[in-house]
Amino acid sequence: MTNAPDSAPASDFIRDRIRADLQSGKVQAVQTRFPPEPNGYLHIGHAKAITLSFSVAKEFGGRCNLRMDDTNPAKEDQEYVEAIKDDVRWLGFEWDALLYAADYFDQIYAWAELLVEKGLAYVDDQNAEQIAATRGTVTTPGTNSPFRNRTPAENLLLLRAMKAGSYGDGEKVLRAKIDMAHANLNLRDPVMYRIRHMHHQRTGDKWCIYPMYDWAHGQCDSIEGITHSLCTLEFEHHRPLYDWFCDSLGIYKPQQIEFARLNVEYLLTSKRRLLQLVEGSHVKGWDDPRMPTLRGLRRRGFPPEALVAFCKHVGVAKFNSTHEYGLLEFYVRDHLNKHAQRRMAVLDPLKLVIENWPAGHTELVEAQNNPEDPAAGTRLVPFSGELWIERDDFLENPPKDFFRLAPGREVRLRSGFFVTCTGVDKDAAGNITAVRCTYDPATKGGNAPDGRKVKATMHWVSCAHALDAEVRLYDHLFTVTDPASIDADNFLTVLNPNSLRIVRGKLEPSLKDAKGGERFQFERLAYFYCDHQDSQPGVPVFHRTVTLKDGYKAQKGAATKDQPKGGGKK
RNA sequence: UACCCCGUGGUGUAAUCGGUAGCACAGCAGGUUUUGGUCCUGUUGGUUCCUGGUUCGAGUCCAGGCGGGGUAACCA
Repeated sequence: MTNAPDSAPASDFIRDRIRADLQSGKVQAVQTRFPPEPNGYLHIGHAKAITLSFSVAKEFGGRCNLRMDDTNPAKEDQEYVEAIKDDVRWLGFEWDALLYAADYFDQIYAWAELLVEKGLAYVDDQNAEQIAATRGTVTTPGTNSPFRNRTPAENLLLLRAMKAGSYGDGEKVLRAKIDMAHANLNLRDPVMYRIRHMHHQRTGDKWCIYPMYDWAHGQCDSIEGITHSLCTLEFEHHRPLYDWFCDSLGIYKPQQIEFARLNVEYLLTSKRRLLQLVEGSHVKGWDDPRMPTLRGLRRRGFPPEALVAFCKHVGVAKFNSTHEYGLLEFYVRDHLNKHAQRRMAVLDPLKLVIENWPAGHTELVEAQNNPEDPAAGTRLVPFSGELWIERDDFLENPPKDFFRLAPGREVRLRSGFFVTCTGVDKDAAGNITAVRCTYDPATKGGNAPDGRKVKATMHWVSCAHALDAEVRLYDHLFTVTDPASIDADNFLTVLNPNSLRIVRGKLEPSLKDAKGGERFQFERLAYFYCDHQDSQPGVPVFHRTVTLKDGYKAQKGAATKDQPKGGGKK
C-alpha cells in the first residue's frame, strides 16, 4: 500500500484480538466494514477508520465492505454517496462489496415484529419531549412510559399501522423494552423506529418508518457476517445495546471494538463546525485546501499514500490523543521528496542583473527533474542576463550565518552559473530595486573548473521567459493547536487571518504545461499542487502543500513559524 | 454527582506466559550535498500518574487514590 517508513502494521489491541480469534477458531475469516453515513464529506478522521478496517481485512486475508449507513433520509443525499466512494478509492482502497443499510430494511422490520412478539418492544405514543423528560438523567433513573405494558398483540397492530402510514411524523415510536432505570442511558428503552414520511434516496417512498442507528447498525453487521465491527470510542456505551439486540433476536452477534478517533493539531473534524466554516464562507467550500476533508487535502496536494502511511503510523489505541501536525507533514514530505519533480519558481521576486552577460543572449541549462530519482530525467531551462531571485536570498548587510547573496559574495545559481554580487540599485526611498552581479562563463552547469566552492545555491527564473502564475500559500486555518476546545461563540476568533495568501509568482517556463493534479517541488521553497479545479490549459494555479524544512530559519528560532512572510519560505 | 473507558520521554505508539523500557516524529550535534531539502552518523529526554500489595522479579496482576475523556438526539 505504501512505501513510507514503518508501514508494517504495529501490533495493537485490535489486531491482537483478531489474531486470537483466528487462532481459537472463533472466527474463520475476517470480515470488516466501513459504514459512513452519506450526510457529509469524509475527513482525515475517516481516513484513519478506513485505513484500519480495510488494512486489517487485507492483512488477515479477509474482506471489507463499504456500507452506506443510510437510515435517516432527512439528512442524507446521493451526492454524498458518490463523494464517499470517490474518496475511498482516492485513498487507494477497494471494497469487496458496496452495500446499503436501506437494503436491509425488510429484514430489520421483520426482526422488529419478532421483538414485539417476544414482548421486548412496544409502541409508545409519547412525543419526543416526553420521552426525553422521562429518560431521567445520568444520576437519576427514568420512569416507565404509560404505554409500556401494551400487549404484544396490540403492539404488533400498532407497529403495522405505523409502517402502513396510519400516523403522522412523531406520533408514535417503537421502543425496545429494556430498563428505564439502567445506569447506561442507552438501555432506557431506546427508540427503534421513528415515523418520517419522507422520500429515501434508495427506497423511494416504500417506507415511512426508519430505524435508528442502534436498531440498524448491529443488524446490518450481523447480516453481513461482520466479525469485527470497528468503531470509535463514543460508541462504547452503545455496545451493550448492540449486544442486547443481537442476543434478543438470537442472531449472529459480531463483536464491536472501539478505538480512539484521530485528532491532529490545528485540525477540526466536527461535521457541525466544518459546516459552519463552509456556510459562513470562512473557507471556499468543502474542498477548500485548508479543510481537513479528504477533498480538501486532495486539493491541497496531499498524496493519498502519505495519508495512509500517516494513518498506519498513528496506530490504534483507546487513549484519546492528539498528534502533532508535524508528523502529518513528515509523511507528506517523505512521499513528495521521492515522487515530486523539481522546478524553479520565485515567489517574492527581486531582479538580478548580470552585467557581463552578452546582451540579448539566452542559454539553455540542463536541470535534474528529481535528484532522488534519476529516472525522472532532466529538462532545459532558459538562462539570460536578467533573472528573478528570491528577495530574501539577498541581504546587503548579512549576518555571519547567512550564506546567500550579499555584496562581494559568490553563489551558485542552481544548474546555471556562479555569480558574484557587484552592487545594488536603489530607488529614491532607499529600497533595493535590483541586485547587480557578474557571472563566470566557465561555471556553466554549476561547477567551477578550478574547484572553488560556494556556500549557497539559489533558485532563479529568467525574467524574459518567466511564467506569471497564481500561487496560493496556505497556512493553518486556526491560530491554536486545539480549535475544537474553543466554544462556539469564540470559535471564529481563532481563525488564522493569514491562512491563505495569494501571490503572483515568476515560474520557470516549463510549468506552463503543468496539468491539474500534478505535484512539484519548487526548489528550496515547498511542494506545490497544480489545482485541478482552477487551472486552465497554459494557465496553471498552484497550491502550496507543505513547505520544505528550513534549517536556516530553524536556527534563528521559530518566531515566524505560523506567520510566513517571505515568498514561499516560512 | 451515576456509569463506562483511558493514563508509558515534547508528541504518538510498542514491550512474547509478569523477566527490568523499544520505535517513529520532534529536538540537539556532526558528516555528505549543485535544494540551509534529502541522506548518513551520533545524541539529549521516561522515578512507565500516585500509594500500597502479590512475587525472586510488576509498565504488565490486585486494591485504593489522583488525573483525563465519554454518555442523558424520534442524529450517526
